[in-house]
Amino acid sequence: MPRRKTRKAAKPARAYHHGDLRAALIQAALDMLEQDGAAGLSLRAVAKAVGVSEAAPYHHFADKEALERALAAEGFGRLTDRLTGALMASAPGEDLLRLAAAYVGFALDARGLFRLMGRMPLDRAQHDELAALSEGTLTPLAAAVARRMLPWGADADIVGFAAMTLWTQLHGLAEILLSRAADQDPARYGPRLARLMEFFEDGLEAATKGQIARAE
Amino acid sequence: MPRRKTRKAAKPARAYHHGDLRAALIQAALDMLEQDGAAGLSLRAVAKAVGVSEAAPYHHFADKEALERALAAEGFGRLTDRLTGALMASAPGEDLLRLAAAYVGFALDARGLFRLMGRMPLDRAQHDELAALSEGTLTPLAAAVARRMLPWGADADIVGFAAMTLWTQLHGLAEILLSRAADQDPARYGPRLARLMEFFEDGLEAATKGQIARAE
DNA sequence: TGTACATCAGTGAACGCGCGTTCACTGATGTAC
DNA sequence: TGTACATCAGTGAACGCGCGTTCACTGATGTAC
Repeated sequence: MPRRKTRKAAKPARAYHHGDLRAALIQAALDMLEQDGAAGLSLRAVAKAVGVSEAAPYHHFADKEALERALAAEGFGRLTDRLTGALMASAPGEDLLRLAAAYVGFALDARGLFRLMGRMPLDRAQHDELAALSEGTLTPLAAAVARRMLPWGADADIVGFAAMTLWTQLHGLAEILLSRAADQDPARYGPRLARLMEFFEDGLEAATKGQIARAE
Repeated sequence: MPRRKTRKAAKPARAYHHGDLRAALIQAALDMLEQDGAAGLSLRAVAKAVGVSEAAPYHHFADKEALERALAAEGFGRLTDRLTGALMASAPGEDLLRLAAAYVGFALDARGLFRLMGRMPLDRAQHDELAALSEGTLTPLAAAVARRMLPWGADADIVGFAAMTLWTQLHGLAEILLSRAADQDPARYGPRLARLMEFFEDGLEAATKGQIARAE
């Protein structure tokens, strides 16, 4: 094969119109979030990563915050899917542990995205869609908790409250693990997670009955 | 009293040497943290707020991160003090609720600082001092929990674990409240907090006994 | 099928900004003699 | 008590940077006739 003069690699026929720039920007931003952390995200860098001009993203997102909202929405969706998947895949009795592992696993696998989600305002009034997505997270947790609690006579209110409790518990643990690199090895946090869920489960019946008693 | 020509207010005899610039910078930074949020903190703006040149802070902090570490250290100290105070001030039986209110109250009163603390890396290896301060937070929680659990035969390991559980629970709740402006009215979160602590307390005995049983 | 044209997703250059950090310097302070 | 000097906490100007956003524009696409 004859040597050719060096030349620019044949352009991959980059079309003037991208095709699906919006999706490409989101994907690139998700990648950068894990590389550089939630604080380092910049619209310009995202555009550059996709190979598009600095102004192009503004045809798809009104401003930087709009991109962040889209990222957070994607994140809440992924987290909910992961929890739902974990619930589906669990044998009876291990569902709480699997859910906990899924929640913490998500936070550690997608640190940047998780942190971004955590700092988005989530008010029903102004950020309705995002708030709804964030609450979607509760559904699989509530399902697992309900399965155990309904036989004891818990109503929807009490189940909802217990699910919130589980949520805040897992969320706090995930946040704290994120601050401590040394604890992020599954071999380290795994046993702790198991112990935490045992603790939660052990207390659940007494706590539920306490709630029922006070509600009467 | 005769009118004088307008003139610059007599300079407050600003000394060339500030006196305690380090402390003044920290105080100004704490103020700005609550005004502009943890993301908006800038060394230049802090210097300006104190009325000092942009370069002056570098005589007291090696770089921006050093200031942030100092702020976080201050924050962990304040949180620990607040928890300890709450514990001291509680009548028997209400200590867990008072601790919970103190933790959440701190997060909401010092949102910016709390968020800053939450994103500092806290590894024993590299950030020893900060890590130790952060763990100091656990002491009052462990004290309250121990008071209840020791009579049931719990050892230090189990008490420590229960304290961690309480901590992650409160931390998660605080983080979640911070995302939702509507929930930050004490009239709203107060009852929820009370219910959460009832739930926790109700479950505590059974959970502890479960831990003891498994440890044997 | 061919042409005119509206639409829209891109470009490239620029605006103005605030940032962290460094540099040579200067004024104030405290200490040794 | 007075003077020389080392020390150190400040100053002010500048470096280089990346950021969000806007603007007039241009190329590609699809549609009406």
